[in-house]
Amino acid sequence: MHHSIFESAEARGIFKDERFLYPEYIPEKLPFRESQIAEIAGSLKPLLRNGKPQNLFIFGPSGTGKTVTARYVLRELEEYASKVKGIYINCFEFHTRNAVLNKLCLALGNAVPRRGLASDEIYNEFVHALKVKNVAPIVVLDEADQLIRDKTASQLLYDLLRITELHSIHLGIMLISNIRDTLAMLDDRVRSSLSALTIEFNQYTPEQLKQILHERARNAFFEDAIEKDVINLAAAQAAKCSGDARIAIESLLAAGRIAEKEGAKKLSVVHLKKAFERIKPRALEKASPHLDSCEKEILKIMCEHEKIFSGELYKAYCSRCKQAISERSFRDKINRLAELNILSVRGATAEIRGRTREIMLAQPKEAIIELLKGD
DNA sequence: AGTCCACAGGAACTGGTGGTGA
DNA sequence: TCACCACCAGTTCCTGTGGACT
Ligand SMILES: Nc1ncnc2c1ncn2[C@@H]1O[C@H](COP(=O)(O)OP(=O)(O)O)[C@@H](O)[C@H]1O
Repeated sequence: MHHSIFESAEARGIFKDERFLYPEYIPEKLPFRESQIAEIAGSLKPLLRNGKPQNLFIFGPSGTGKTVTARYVLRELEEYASKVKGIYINCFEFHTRNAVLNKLCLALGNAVPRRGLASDEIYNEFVHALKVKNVAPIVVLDEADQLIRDKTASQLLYDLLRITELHSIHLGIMLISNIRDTLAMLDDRVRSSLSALTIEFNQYTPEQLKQILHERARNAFFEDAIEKDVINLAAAQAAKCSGDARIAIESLLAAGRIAEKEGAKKLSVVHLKKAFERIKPRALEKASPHLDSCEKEILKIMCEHEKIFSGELYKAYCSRCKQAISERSFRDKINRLAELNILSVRGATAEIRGRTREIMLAQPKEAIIELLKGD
């Protein structure tokens, strides 16, 4: 009998199928999101009979299932009617009018160059592709706050709204954000013609988290390969992190891998606790692929200071960097890191005088150091 | 009250990149 | 091939402002 190196001699392993714990996995059922699913589906349903859909604004804290719910509904609609085409865009990656239009064209199979073309030309290309392909598009702009910071965001939404008016192609727009007043930054006219229906995603309670995890774990692990308290502990940890289901699911996956590596027969709370140490806080997890070298340098400096004033921080940065950016750009970097909830910034109080700002890390230092490893 | 310091942030511009069309 | 144009991150130049010090 041949033994592959992927099988240890006796153990059959812990995972029945670990894919059920992958972040991109979309479950068959989403417990406790039935009403949101119904509301989203109901809003978009008119597309099925060439009608005008209700645009949506979805907000709630991290890990409350906004993304997975949106994808779930898109999948259902696409399966039901092949005309419907869900286009999912993460605005961390595509955060300007041009970049989003580019991605929209790509999604319809019309690759256009990343640079060199005017936005209007890409827009025309997109409209053309829509007509030719005869699809009913639903555009999902996830992490929409990253887009709406940009001055071109209003123009982009105006473009999308105009498609309906000028070409009578109906198009659904779904904006997702964890900030309640994301839309406030939009142009008044665009906001009112968008007239998005707001759907709120609340934090999961510990009890709800437990049930969600049970469901996912049942498919992912062999039934007798997981100690009873593991799920409860994972749920409790997620509850601590403001009800973030992603933390819990990621921890289970990491714990299972640790257990298999150790050759354990059962996944225990010890494995899970080890996994917790490896899980990044959500703000860092989301932002880390999108930080540039300057922002990383700022974080490096911040690891050495409990708190520091803005002017001092810039001086410290200049003394370390050969090619330092200007002080003006530096301020924008600080503001971005603050918006990402990685830095916290306080201005004018009793102790902080003048117009300077006091800057601190908003995330655990250890997690930042971990993130900066490898460069 | 007036002035200055030190910084915030708006607006206009620039330079690198990479298209188009003659 | 070579003007010419668009995008966009970053720069330059600027005005605004809270508090300290006259
Ligand atoms: N009701 C649910 N049932 C099953 N899994 C869920 C549920 N809600 C969230 N999840 C899972 O939690 C993780 C985080 O969800 P996500 O949609 O990314 O949250 P958000 O977009 O709100 O930050 C994903 O892996 C998702 O599959």
